Amino acid sequence: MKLKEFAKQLGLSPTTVSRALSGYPEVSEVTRARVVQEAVRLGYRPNVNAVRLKTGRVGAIGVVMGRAGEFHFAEFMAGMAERLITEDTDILVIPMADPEYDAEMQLYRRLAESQRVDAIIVHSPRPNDQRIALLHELGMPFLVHGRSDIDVPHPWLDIDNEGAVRRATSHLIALGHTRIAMINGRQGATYALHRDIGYRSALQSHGIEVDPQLIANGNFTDEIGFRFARSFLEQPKRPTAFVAGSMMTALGIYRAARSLGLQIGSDVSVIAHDDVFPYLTADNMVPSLSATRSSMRAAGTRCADLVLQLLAGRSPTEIHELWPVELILRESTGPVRELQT
Amino acid sequence: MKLKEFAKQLGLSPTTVSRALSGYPEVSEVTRARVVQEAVRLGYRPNVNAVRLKTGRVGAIGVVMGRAGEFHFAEFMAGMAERLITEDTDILVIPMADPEYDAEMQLYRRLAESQRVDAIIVHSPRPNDQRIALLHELGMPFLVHGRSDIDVPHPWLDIDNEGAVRRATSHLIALGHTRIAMINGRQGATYALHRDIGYRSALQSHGIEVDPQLIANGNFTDEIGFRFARSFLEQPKRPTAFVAGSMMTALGIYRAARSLGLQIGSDVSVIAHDDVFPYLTADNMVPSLSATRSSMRAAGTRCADLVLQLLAGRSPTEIHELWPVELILRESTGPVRELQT
DNA sequence: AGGTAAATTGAAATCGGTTTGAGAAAATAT
DNA sequence: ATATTTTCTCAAACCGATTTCAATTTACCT
Repeated sequence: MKLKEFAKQLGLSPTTVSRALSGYPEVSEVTRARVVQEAVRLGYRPNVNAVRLKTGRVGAIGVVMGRAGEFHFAEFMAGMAERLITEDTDILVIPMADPEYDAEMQLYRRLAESQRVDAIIVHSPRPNDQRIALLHELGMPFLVHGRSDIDVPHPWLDIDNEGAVRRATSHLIALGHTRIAMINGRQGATYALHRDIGYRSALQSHGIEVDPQLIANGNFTDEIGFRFARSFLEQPKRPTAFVAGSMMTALGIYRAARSLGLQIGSDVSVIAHDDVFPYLTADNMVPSLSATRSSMRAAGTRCADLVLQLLAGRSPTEIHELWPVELILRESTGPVRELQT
Repeated sequence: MKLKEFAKQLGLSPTTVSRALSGYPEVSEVTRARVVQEAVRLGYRPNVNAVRLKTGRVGAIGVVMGRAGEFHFAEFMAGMAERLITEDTDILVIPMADPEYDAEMQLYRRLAESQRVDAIIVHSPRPNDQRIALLHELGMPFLVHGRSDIDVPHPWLDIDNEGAVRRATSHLIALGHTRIAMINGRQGATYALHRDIGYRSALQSHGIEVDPQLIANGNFTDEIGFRFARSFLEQPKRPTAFVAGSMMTALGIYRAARSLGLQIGSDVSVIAHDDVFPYLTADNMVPSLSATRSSMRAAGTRCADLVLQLLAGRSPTEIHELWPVELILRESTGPVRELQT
């Protein structure tokens, strides 16, 4: 059923029908009601691609998916979906080829110029992130999930990684820990940097020297958690506490500690960051995991919301949202208890 | 840069340019080469939405994301992405509102009629899945990831869930286990049914009676694994082995066993299904987890491939791919050792 | 050279809508 | 009753490509 045909059936012109359906004020309420009702009855729906071509609006938000296929991603998207379900807006997932710099920039450029999306969400930004500069320059609406130090105004939503880790670390210090290891995310992303800063600032403000031997970076996997935790714990001056970047990392740390006969919560304390997953909860781990918590899903929902606002005309420069992070103490943290090696 | 403008710069008609770029044979190689080269130099790219409108082809595959935001999903999509990266095809993620039947059918109908995607991938089909009937009826190309018993021809890719679980269960029986619990996925999906069949057939062919008290269904979460495992293990005649639907479920079972002081691999054997995640590997668990393994990512890649073939004209009725599942034995399985309660 | 076949090229129609600018009808003001 | 404003409707232009059909050029034969 095409517009022309449909209009003819109603005895109206295509113009009037189009206006009636798009809510323009020039059409009387009586007519509009009739048009809407008949559209439902006869099953008329405007051809999306014709509308897209004509209006330039696509009704889609682009999200670039890193090669790694992180488990966070699904949660974030589920969150976005929650918000977009009522809207007439799709989520377009753009796969990223290889992590080479040029290819990445190329991808974003092409995406921005391709008219396939109305806006883009940029993930895991780096301190000096050229993607942001590029999108800004191209005039493509975008929202950064995370932050960047780059000298280009950009709307962002981020969680207070620095504060979260500072509090986590400070709490461990308050429990008497001085050798606190940090298993952070991959180097390069701003969030990893912020967490690093939070960690260092907590140590320094308590006069504890930072030991580079106790800092590691890597993907958020069980494997990474295990490997680093194990190697740290085998050092002569082993750490008595860990700050970890993710639940998976924490699983690895638990495993490493167990494998060495160490008790989590007494011999070794652990605080990890929990993005809140439906399938793996910090409270259920044994012992239950103390965590800095912030829902990835909620972030997705809010990001979708902000993007919609952006597209509705809200100024990008005024969108800066920093979410506080809860610190939830459970059984995996306890007072220090020094052990002889 | 528009086609008209670009063509003028080249001193050619839009027709010729369009043909050159789309690889039509009517244009000489010399001209084509020049056009392609200049297109790159001047940065001309056809407007996607004009092409979509004109050709009716969208260049997008739709995937409906369930509300649950399962962790499998990201892996599957990453796999799809791997295949589609070279193609000019997007992945459109369609959020599913609430799992009410009507809403779901409505969603698929609208999606199919909306011209936003060229094909749809249907997940977690049910034995009698009306979505399949609908899509078939509407003539929308689709591929089922999983299978359905519905009396409508449909192209599918599935893993041999029945065989996998049968082998897993048989292996446990061979080790002497007779009280084998099954923590399956949510009831309703075909894969859960197939696993159930595999489980029962293994027991029956060894003359072991099926005990409904040892069968549970639920989401693939640590929580579900723990709760059911715990309650099973607290029964007077506790099971000595578990067959589990996912790695997360296995984590829960491990936890439950530990909490009761039982040793995995000796007191209790566990085999779970492993979809192969980069962030959590069966081999790394302690003790390492025996698993039926099949890569979700590979399935995504292949599904994308099959959809492309479908769109290229391959007959849907001839696409039926059943993947065998590896059974990988590790430390979590061992000979039965009956304990007194 | 002249005629035919083959290889190129282009003008114009088309995809299915939105929106501008203008006209007709109805309502209000003078 | 006429002029003016307001409300509603429409014809036609346009978005930016693809593709049909016809025309032109080049290549090949005799």
